[in-house]
Amino acid sequence: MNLRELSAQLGLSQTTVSRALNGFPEVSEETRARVRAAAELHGYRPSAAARRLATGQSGTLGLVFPDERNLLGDLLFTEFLGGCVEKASELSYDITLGMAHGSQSEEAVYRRAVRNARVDAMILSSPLIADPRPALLRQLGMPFIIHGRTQSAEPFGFLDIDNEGAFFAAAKLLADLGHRRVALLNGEKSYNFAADRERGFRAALGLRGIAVREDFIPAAPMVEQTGLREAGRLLQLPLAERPTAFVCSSIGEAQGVRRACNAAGLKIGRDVALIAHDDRIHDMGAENFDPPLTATQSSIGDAGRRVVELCIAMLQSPNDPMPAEIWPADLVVRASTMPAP
Amino acid sequence: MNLRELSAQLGLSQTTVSRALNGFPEVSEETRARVRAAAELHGYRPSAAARRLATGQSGTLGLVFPDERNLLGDLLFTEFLGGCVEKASELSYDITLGMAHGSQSEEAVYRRAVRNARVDAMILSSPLIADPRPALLRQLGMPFIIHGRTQSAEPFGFLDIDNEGAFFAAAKLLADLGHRRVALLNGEKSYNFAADRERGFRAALGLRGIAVREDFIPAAPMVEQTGLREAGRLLQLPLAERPTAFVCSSIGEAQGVRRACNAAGLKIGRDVALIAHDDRIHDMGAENFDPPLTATQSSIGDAGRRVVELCIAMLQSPNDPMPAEIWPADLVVRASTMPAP
DNA sequence: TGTTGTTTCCAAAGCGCTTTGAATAATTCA
DNA sequence: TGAATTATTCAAAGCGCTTTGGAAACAACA
Repeated sequence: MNLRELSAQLGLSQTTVSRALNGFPEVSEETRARVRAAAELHGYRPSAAARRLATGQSGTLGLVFPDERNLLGDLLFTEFLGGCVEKASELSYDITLGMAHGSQSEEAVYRRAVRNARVDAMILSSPLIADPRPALLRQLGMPFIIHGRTQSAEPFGFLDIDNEGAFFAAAKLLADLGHRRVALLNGEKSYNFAADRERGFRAALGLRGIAVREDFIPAAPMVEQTGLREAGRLLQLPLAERPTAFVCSSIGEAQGVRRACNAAGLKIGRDVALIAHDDRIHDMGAENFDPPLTATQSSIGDAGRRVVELCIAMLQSPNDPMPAEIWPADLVVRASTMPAP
Repeated sequence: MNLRELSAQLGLSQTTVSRALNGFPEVSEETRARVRAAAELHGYRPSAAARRLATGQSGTLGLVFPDERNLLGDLLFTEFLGGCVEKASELSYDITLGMAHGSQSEEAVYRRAVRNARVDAMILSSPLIADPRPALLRQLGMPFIIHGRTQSAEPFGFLDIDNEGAFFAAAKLLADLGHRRVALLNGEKSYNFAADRERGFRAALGLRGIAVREDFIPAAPMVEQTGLREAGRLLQLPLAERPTAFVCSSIGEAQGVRRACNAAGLKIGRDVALIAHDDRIHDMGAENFDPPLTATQSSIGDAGRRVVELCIAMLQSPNDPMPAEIWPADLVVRASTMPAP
């Protein structure tokens, strides 16, 4: 059943039926009710393709798989994506995915998505400090929103968590517990969130007059392997030099740190303090860590939901100021932190 | 630049230009070349929306987030999804995702996707033994393909791996190494793949005259936690009763088994034999296990790529027999298996 | 020569919706 | 009461593509 048939049934014009269904004011409530009932009765569903053609809007948001694929990154992306999809479907939007394949560069993926005009806007995740995508998309005329932030000169809408504040709080807690040798196992330096976290970390220690050893801040993918390797390395330092506390950018890394501690016969929460950022991924909550983990936490799934809301709002009111939302990440103290030995 | 403008530029009709670009035979090669050159020159891209409306095809495949979300399930889904997206974008198809939200049932998600006619076909993953989706989609007239299989009476196209054969081979290897007490840590019984694996496992042991203890075949989500718990339980049995070998449905579970063995002071590859199925997920290859893990392996990412190919082929030749591809899963022997003590 | 095929191209009719510009009916105002 | 508003409804023109049913040009055949 299409619009023409439905309006014929009702003895109304397509205009009126279309407007009745889309909530336009210039149609009487009585007619609207009649139209709605008939639409319901006949199971009428407007054709998405026809609407797209007529309006020039696709009702679709695009997201591109990060090109750095690893275990934890995939989990974070999936959790974020799940949030996006959930909210999008609630708001009758679709999410479509892009991905570089073979020799195709990431830029080509974005170009392709834009040229084909299949999406109304794109959601950028995992932004780099110097990320080429905002400039590219602006030049191509494609609206976008960033989950995170970047140093781009372009204006952009974004939703981010307060990484700097969170890691400031974490480092400050450790300093206040008397820890003087604190390591930061961070993500790759090129990511904006990693830079923010490092800045917060350094600021807190600086505030307490603690010098930061550069080799205490290695940067590598946020996987367990990294935690194991780097913590293992640091724990081999002489007793008076080795860190008494670790801050990790992910719970995966924290698991690696725990394994390194186990191997060194050290116990977390007794011999070594540990704080990690907790993105609230399924089955990886800091509260289930052994021991329960002190963590800065913020749900990346919630962020996905909110990003989609903001993005759609942006599309619907292009003249409103761009969204710029920064969520605090609470520091939840659990059993993995204790005063310095 | 749209088709009308382009054909005006060329002094040709829209028909001819459209046909030239879409490779129809009734246009001379000379004209085709001229059209292609002009299209390239002006950066002409056909409007996806217009094409969709005209053809009734959306050029989009749908995939729905599994409703069971857990760490390993997410990783498997993401890896599969990544493969789908990669191949789809190569073939100029889009992938859009659906997801149940709030009170909306999974069935409602499929209904919605179909009604809105936004996808040409759906890809079903993680099928249950008795899965309601094939019947639902057939009734709704939506083409689909299954990654995996199901016992549905409906005919369906699918790509699956030979789970039964793989686990037959794994169990047979262990039996031939002299193991008489072998446990199977499988996924939830309602999944078809889990049933297939159990069947293969039982068949191999039966062939060697080994009775299977029911409590040696627990079913639970394929996460590390399950492996830890179930292996921990089984390893507490008296020495003469406890399993000397484990077969796991995932490397995640195998990690749990390793932790349980560590806790019991047992070493894998020396005291306990271990085989797992390896879906070739990033950073979780069986070869990186400690010790390197004997595994049945098959890339779930490759499966995603192939499923998309098959699905698109199905759409393009609806009268061809439905795809029914079964991939063998090689048993690769590494250091985690040894003769029974 | 006329007839039959081939090859190459085209005009025009959709696909199903939104939206503009007008017309008609109902209401209000002076 | 007639004119001016306001509230409803409509006809028709797109949106940009595909595809049907011919037509024109040319070659091949008898």
